[in-house]
Amino acid sequence: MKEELATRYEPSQFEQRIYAFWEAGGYFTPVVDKERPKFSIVIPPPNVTGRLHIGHALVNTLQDIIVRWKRMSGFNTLWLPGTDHAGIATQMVVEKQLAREGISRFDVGRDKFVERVWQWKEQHSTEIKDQLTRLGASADWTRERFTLDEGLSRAVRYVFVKLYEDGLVYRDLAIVNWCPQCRTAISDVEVEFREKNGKLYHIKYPVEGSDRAFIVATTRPETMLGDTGVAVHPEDERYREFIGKAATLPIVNRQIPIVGDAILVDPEFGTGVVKVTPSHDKNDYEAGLRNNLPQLQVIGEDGRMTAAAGAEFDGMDRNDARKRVVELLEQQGLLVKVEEHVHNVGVHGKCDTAIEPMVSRQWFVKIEPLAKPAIEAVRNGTITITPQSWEATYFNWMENIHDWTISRQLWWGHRIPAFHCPNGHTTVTMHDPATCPQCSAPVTQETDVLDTWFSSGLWPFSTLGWQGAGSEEDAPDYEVFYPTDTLITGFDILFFWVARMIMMGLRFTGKAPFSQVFLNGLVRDEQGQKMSKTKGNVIDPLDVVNEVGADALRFTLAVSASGRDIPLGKSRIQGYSAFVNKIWNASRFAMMHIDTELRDAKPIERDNLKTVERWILSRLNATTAEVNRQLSVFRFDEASNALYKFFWHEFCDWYIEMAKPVLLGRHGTDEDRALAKRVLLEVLDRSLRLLHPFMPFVTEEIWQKLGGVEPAVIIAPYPIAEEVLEDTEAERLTDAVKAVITTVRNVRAERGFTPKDRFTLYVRGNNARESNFFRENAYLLIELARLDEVAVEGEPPAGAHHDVVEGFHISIVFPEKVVSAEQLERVRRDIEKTQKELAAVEAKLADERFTSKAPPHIVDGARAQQAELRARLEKLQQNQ
RNA sequence: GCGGAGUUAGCUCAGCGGUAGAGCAUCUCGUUUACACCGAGGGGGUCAGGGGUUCGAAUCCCUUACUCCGCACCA
Repeated sequence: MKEELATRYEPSQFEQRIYAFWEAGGYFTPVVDKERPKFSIVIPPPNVTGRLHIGHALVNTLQDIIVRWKRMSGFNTLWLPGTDHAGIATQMVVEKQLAREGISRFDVGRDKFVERVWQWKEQHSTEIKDQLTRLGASADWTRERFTLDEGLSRAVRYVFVKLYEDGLVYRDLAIVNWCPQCRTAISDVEVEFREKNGKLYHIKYPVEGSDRAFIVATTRPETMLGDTGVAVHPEDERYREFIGKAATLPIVNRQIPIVGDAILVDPEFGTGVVKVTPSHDKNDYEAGLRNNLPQLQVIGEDGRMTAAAGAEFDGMDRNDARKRVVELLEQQGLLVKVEEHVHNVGVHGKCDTAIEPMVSRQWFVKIEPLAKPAIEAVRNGTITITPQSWEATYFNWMENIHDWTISRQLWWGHRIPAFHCPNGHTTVTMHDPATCPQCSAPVTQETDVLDTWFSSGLWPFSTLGWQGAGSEEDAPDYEVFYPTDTLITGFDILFFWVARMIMMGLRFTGKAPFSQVFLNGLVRDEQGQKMSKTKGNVIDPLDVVNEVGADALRFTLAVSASGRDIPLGKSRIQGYSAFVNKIWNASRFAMMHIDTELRDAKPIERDNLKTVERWILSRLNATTAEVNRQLSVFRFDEASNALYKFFWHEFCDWYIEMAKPVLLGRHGTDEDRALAKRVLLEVLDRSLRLLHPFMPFVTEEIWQKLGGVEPAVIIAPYPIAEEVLEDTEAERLTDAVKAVITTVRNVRAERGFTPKDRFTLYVRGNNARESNFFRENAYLLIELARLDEVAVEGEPPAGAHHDVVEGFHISIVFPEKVVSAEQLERVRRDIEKTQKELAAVEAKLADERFTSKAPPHIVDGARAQQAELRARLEKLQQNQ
């Protein structure tokens, strides 16, 4: 070896150096070659001005594992990184900044404001890259994209125009979710429901020309100012006679019609009478249209009451108005009762402000024609979603989808390419018109921008240089890398993003944008609580990287990622950092003995291998198969766990210890030693390659020193299982050796001997071959079980401890017979347990239904077990 | 209300038809020359309750209870 590893594992000493080495080597950048098998994946673009949290660390680690695995497996691999302009979120950040200066965006004006957001973006745009770099993300930074880039903006405009021309984008007056805080419309998926304790107010509405009064209930009394009707069920005997008459709206004393509406009113619920506020409630809006009730907007875009609410209320905050309305109703004796009431209040997810349903002119996407093929693509397996249970959620949502509100009254985003003229003509084109094409009047551009998710929906192809359906000008990247293969993202954006990419991809490229979706769970704290700043349980991934290195964090995330939520605590990460340390130290040990560079290493001659060497290669091979299999079905936990178990508990705990006698010259010939070194190199090399996707830094740092043919492990071939390495015989015999050693250690402790006390062990093979095996490998038992001598034949003396282990009879001869009450108790318990097991097996075998109906191999297994238990019992009884 | 997931060792979870597992925690022993971020070993579970299918159920079906997550939402 040219170089040795540092004595201590200190990730900070090499992680950043290694990343720079990869980037300089161009390993993240694939070639543009249609002939080569490719693998491509696009990053879920984080907010450009954001800071990565632990959820980002998870989703990007998982992507990187797949990406590195595919790259090493020979695919021409592209991981395309980038960021999202994140309309509302980013605009809010800059608005807050302005607020600190005591001004609002309206003070600076649209152009200046947008300029400022761009400045902010430029200042922060390298942060995301820096953070992903620290995690080891092997993304192709030469292809980094931003949703407001020229190319992406062009794609956005193309799609909008095309959808408009196809009649799938339309502008209409409708009731939408309005955020009074952000002063914009938002889509249905952006509304989150929070359970809140509220009150249910029961109010009297006197019936015109009668001494009766209807009692209606509402959680929002202030909206009554906008009531334009009262509805009852048309079949309701109690109220049928009043339909067509009018009620008097309290406070404002307006006459409002009483209508019959079977859809809005459930006669079984409450009083069976409903107040109708078409301008401020979705259901009432529909009912209003059905019954020709006028719309009266009493709450404005700013959440304050309008003039239409009456002079007293004009300009009053909607919450204050509620109190005042209740006060007035009480005074007039029209408030019947107030009940405590738990209900769900819709709030804007971004700012937590209660949503105000409001009638407003917005742009929409007619979604059903897009949803149908998107449902079909998942239904017929063109796209698979893992974990599969999410498919039900996907179908449920897609089948009940409503038109998508895409216009936002914001300034930061893709401005809608629609141009209005004073004569009411609207023009939607790829190129800005100078004048109205219909009447030549001057035009002004639509002020609204598009929902951020409109542009993210195009991400898999807009980022690759797509130019429009069937265009000749599509970039080579698009030709080579589209459609992408896998999408890895959080389940929380299944509707926001994944569903929309599927719809847009199918519509505009004719292909599903990816074939596999893996949805990862939410990272929670150790107690399963959501991480939040207020709870103070947030784990910052960069802090962790600084403390224990990226590899430990990555491995912890991988080993926890089964698709469900992940409980993550510092202690857990600490635990896996011990594993990284273990790899480091095992590698140090191996490299002290290895004296051949990997590139000069001769192929291993299997015929010369010892049993334990065939065993470790067989186990490594099984692990290789397992890792590849589990990664292909996104079981990151199973894949990483298989590696953990193999490397630590098979390679380190057993194989290295078993190889030491030979490596250190206590046993065997020079040829044996050379072969042991060769096997050590083989196992280390393959293990590092297998581990590389999970812990790229430490494996690269170590592998570099092995002198491989390839310049870096990042592009070394990923191991695949080879049948020739499988060796069940070696596994069976080595398992027996391990079990015998364990038993000796066990009995030694139970009998109160110290590790320094040495014994003679009798072990008998069941045939000459096996006896010979124990004779040849006696040194393993002697070294690892700390024995004096191993006898393969002859009768053990009386008073020895007898047992049957993995089918082999053993006897441990103590220097003196030590019998304490405690030991006898153990022996008794052992016998009792064995008797119980034997009784269970014999009962089973005595049952004719079992022996006749169970498959033969199970019955045979039970018979073998019976034989072994009988033999063991007999031996154990001799210990008494 | 509809849909989904879960309930297994003190904690976090795996196993999903053939003898209950892992990691962490805990206890005991050990200064073995790769590693004390270590090694060896022990203790600890009627697999939420009830029913069914089966020769056999933690595993499949039904049911009850509780927890979590979507979606919808009744004024």
